[in-house]
Amino acid sequence: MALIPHLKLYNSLTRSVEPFVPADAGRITFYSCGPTVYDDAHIGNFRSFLAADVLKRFLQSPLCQLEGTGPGPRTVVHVMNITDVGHMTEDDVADGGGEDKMALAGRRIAEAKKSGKIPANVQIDATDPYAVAGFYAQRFLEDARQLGLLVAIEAQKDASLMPRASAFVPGMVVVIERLIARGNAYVAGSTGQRAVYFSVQSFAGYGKLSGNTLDKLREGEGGRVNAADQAGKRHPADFLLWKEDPRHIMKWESPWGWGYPGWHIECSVMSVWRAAIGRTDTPIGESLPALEQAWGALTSFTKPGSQALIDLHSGGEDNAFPHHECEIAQSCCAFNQTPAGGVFARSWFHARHLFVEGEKMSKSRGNFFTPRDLFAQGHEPAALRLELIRAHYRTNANFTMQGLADSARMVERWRKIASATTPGTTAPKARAQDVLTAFADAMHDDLNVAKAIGAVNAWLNTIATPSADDAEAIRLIDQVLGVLERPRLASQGTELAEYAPGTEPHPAIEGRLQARKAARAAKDFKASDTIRDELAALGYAIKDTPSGRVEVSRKK
RNA sequence: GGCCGCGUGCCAGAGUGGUCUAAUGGGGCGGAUUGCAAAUCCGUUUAUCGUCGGUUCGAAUCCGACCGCGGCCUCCA
Repeated sequence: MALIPHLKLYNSLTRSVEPFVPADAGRITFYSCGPTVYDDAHIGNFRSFLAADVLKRFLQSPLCQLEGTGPGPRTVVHVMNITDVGHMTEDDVADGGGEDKMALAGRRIAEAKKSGKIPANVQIDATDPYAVAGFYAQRFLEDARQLGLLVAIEAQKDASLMPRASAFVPGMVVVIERLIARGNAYVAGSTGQRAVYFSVQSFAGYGKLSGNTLDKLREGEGGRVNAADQAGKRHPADFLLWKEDPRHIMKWESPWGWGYPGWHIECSVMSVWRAAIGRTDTPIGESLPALEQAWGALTSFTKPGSQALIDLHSGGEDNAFPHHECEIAQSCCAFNQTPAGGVFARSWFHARHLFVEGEKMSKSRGNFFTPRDLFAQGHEPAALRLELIRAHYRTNANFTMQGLADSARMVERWRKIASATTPGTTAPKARAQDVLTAFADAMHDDLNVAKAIGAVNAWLNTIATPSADDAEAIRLIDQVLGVLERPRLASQGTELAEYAPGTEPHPAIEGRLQARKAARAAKDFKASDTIRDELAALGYAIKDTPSGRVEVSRKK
C-alpha cells in the first residue's frame, strides 16, 4: 500500500484531488450548508451532513496529517446553519414570491396532527412560522445528535456554531448594504415592490465553481423565468438579495422596506460571522440585541487581496449551483479587498446524492426515510451512521435495508473488540499499529472510508483474542468514524422476554411466550415451534437465550 | 440543447497501468453450537471488471466511439 503522508481532498473548485492546506492548521474553519427546517431531514440529507462530520473528525484526529504542518493538535471550527426563513416555494418564481415554505410546513403540521402522525399532545401553533421552524429544528437536532453529528453536539454548549438564519437578518442587511456600496448590488423596482439584486457581471469569478459561466447560462429557457421578475434585472442571472414584501408571512425591516432576504445571503453572513471573524463572547441565543457587536464586525471585516475567507465549505452536490456559486460571489465582493479571483473557501466539499434501493429517493416513490422512522423500527443509530458513511462520499451510494443490516452486524463485531480488557503484548501492539496506519492511509486518500473499513475488518480477522491494545486502536479509529460511541436504543424487559428496540411488550405476545415456555418444559417441541411460527406471522422474531428469557425483535 | 459524473460478483462496495489468479462486509454452501431455530464462531464459494475498438511488453485502471444510468443548468443534501 502506497504511503500517503498527508490528507488529500477532492476540491470541487479545481475539480481535482489536492493536498488540503488550511490557512492555519491550528484553527481550521469549516462551514456546512445545513438543513432547511420546514420538514424532517431525511437520510439523504444526513448522508451529506455526516460526510462533513467525518471530515471534521478526521481533521481533528491524531491519525490525520496535513501537508506542511505537524501532527496537531488541531481545532476545527465547524459551523452549520439552520435555515428557518421560509423563502419561496414555486419553481417559476425562483427569485421570490410564491407560498412561503414555512406557511406550507405549518399546514402540513396541522394535517399531520389530524392524521395522528404527530402526537396530538405536541403543542405547536401551525400558523406561526417561528413555531413551525422551531419544531422541526428541534427534531433535526435530536436526529443529528443520535447520529453523532459533532457540530450538533457541540452546539449544545456553543449555540453560535449552529446559527439560525432568522436571527441574522440584520446582519444580512449590513452585508447587502456593503454590496450596494461596493457596486456589486443594486435596487430595482419602485417603493412597495423593491428588490435588491446582486450583479453577477460585477464579479469576474462567477461560474468558476459550477462551470456555469455567464456566457453558458441559458436565458429564460423553458418559460421558467417569470418575465415580470426578470424585468428589473440588469442580467438574467442576477439573483435576489432582498425582496420588499410587507405582506409576506416572515418579514423584517430594512432600508428597502419590510420584506425578506434572498436565500443565498444567509450563508455568506453566518459563515463569515462565526468562522472567518471568529466567535463573539456572546453565544447566539434568543436575544437579538446581544448580537449587535457582531453586526459591527460584519461592517468592517475585510480580507486582504483575494484570500479565502474560510478553509472549507461543504454541501450536497445540488448546492454547487446556484447556491454556492452565489455565495462565492457575494462573500468575495463583500469581504475581499480584491474580490476578483476570490474563492470564499479554499476547498469545496460536495457529497453526492444517496439512492434508495437503486432508485432516486423521492416522496412519490415512497422510499423516503428519515432517521426517526428507522429508529422507531428498531434500527440502531450506530448502524445507520455506518451505513450512511461507509461508501465514498463522491459516489451515488445506494441505501438498502440489507445494507443497514450489514452495518448493524459490523457494529456488533467492532463493539466486541472495543470492550476488550485483556492486557496487550508486543504482538497486539504492532498489530494495532498496522491497522492504524492502513486506516489513516485510506482516510488521507480523499476520505476513502470504504477502504479504511476494509482495513479494519481485515485486521479483525487476524484477532483471536482481542487485547487492550486492540481496543485502544479501534477507539482511536472510532473517534473518526463515530460509530461505536453512539448510544444504543433502549430495550424493554419483562419476566419472560427482552423486547428489542422497535418492539414492545404486548399481552398477546406475552401469552404466547408463556405457552411456549410451558410446551418446551414439557418437551412438546411441535407445539413450541407452532407458537414461534405464529409470532413470525405477526412480524416478530424470537431467540432463546441461556438465561431462559426470550429476545423479541422485529422479523427482518 | 449545454456542462459534469458513473457503469466491478447474487447484493453492497474498494481497487484508476504490472503478485487483480480483483479488498472488505453481507448472502449462499459446509461445520461447531442449538430440541429445532436465531445469534455467534470456524471453513468455503461466486466477477476477466457496460459494449466495441485503440495505446502499451502489460489495462478494470489510459484514449475513442457506442449503450445504459444519474447530476446540474430551476426549489432541493
